[in-house]
Amino acid sequence: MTTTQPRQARAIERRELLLDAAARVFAQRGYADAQMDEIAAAADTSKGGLYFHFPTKEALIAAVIGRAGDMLRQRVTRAMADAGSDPVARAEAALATLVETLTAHRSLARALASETIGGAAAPRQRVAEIEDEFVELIAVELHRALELGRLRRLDGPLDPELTARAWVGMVQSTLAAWAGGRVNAPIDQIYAELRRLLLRSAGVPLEPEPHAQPVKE
Amino acid sequence: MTTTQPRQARAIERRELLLDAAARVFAQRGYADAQMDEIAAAADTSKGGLYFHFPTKEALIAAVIGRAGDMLRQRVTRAMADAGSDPVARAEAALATLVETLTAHRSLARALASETIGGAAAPRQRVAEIEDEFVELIAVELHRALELGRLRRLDGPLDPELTARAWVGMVQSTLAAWAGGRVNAPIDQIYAELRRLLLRSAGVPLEPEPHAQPVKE
DNA sequence: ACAGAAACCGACTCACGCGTCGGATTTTGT
DNA sequence: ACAAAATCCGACGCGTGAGTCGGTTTCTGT
Repeated sequence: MTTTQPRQARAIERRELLLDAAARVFAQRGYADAQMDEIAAAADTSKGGLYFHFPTKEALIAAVIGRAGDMLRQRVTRAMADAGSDPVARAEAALATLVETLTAHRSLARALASETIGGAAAPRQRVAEIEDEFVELIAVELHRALELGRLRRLDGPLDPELTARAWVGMVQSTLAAWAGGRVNAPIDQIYAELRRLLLRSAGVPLEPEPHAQPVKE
Repeated sequence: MTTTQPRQARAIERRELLLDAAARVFAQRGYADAQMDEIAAAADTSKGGLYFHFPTKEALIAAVIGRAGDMLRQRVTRAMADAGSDPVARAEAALATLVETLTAHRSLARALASETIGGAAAPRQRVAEIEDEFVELIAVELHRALELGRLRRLDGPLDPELTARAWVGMVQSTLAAWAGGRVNAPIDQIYAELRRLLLRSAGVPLEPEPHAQPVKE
């Protein structure tokens, strides 16, 4: 999905290293401010070497974002599958995996913390697409939960689409703040609080403790 | 707060016009991509004219963000004051005003939809500060609500700080998606849904309809 | 060991866009 | 009406950083 893949194993490996370095630099300098020279240096190589693997800065950005999205998607969908068929459990698994993965790789969190002005149009849109993907993922579960009557519907209708979007925004933006060092609470507490907020907001009768374990790798 | 203010009324007016144009352009091109020439053109003036009022692009960005923050702060704090002393009502007023104001001026919404990589460090941080301000505003109300026992505490402790942050992120990110045309629902519905989610997530026993009116101007 | 290919290097080019500046134009005061 | 100040204009200068390219090193197969 990301782009073309050179067949040589070494090349792929190298490419991955370059992406790692790029992600790090992008995360702390922003797509616009980061310079190709800088990224090359961060990967212990030269601009020429970098350009051998990526034809353009834009392509590099796209690759970084794309890989981040791929990784998240892969983990989250797996966790959801492992969680069985109960929609609430699946949604919880998705949340746990998201938190787990994003906190494990801060640069990932920041790469996807876009959703903004500030950056060029292209990366913005790419990130938005990924976000929409997750919104849809959650919306589906919400839908099923509604049908199965797993949610106490206290009042109004609860639009699954909107709710899912709000959830994703909530998680993403809280984690972004955390990644930016603007939240002092430890990640476990953040996770617990988010979980509570999400479940409660959807009217899930809540049980004592999360039984969906974050995915270990 | 924004910077120095030329004493001539005309100059202030002009400055305001320039800020409007800049906000528009920034909103749709991003801080990095927008060029000074473009902004000047959008304001029916020239680069020289623009630079007469703002010494630098960075200063212009800061001014745009600053003004957006000032405006929001002013409206929200007023609405909260008007809402009386009940913390839940105050929080609702804050939400309603936020939604109202941001939807009325999309460029505002996008100017503050930063919170991201993609842009340079400076604007990113400035926006983060404004966001933190609002988080604090809400956190205070949550605190009081807790003390007053206005919240059914269903389970865990409910950290006001984290909850406030999650709320703000939720609202901001949903509205950003709306402003970007990625949500089809009408704004009224979005508002209603957000309100429900927020109240429910905090364990507020909910009454039929919002009584906090969005501030009209 | 040797050729050919793949991967890498870094000095250089060049477009782009911020900021300048001398001068035009408009406003304000008398 | 006249001058001085304020405001505006847009061609230019100049640094910056993306992308190029000829040359060098490292790999691969025989």
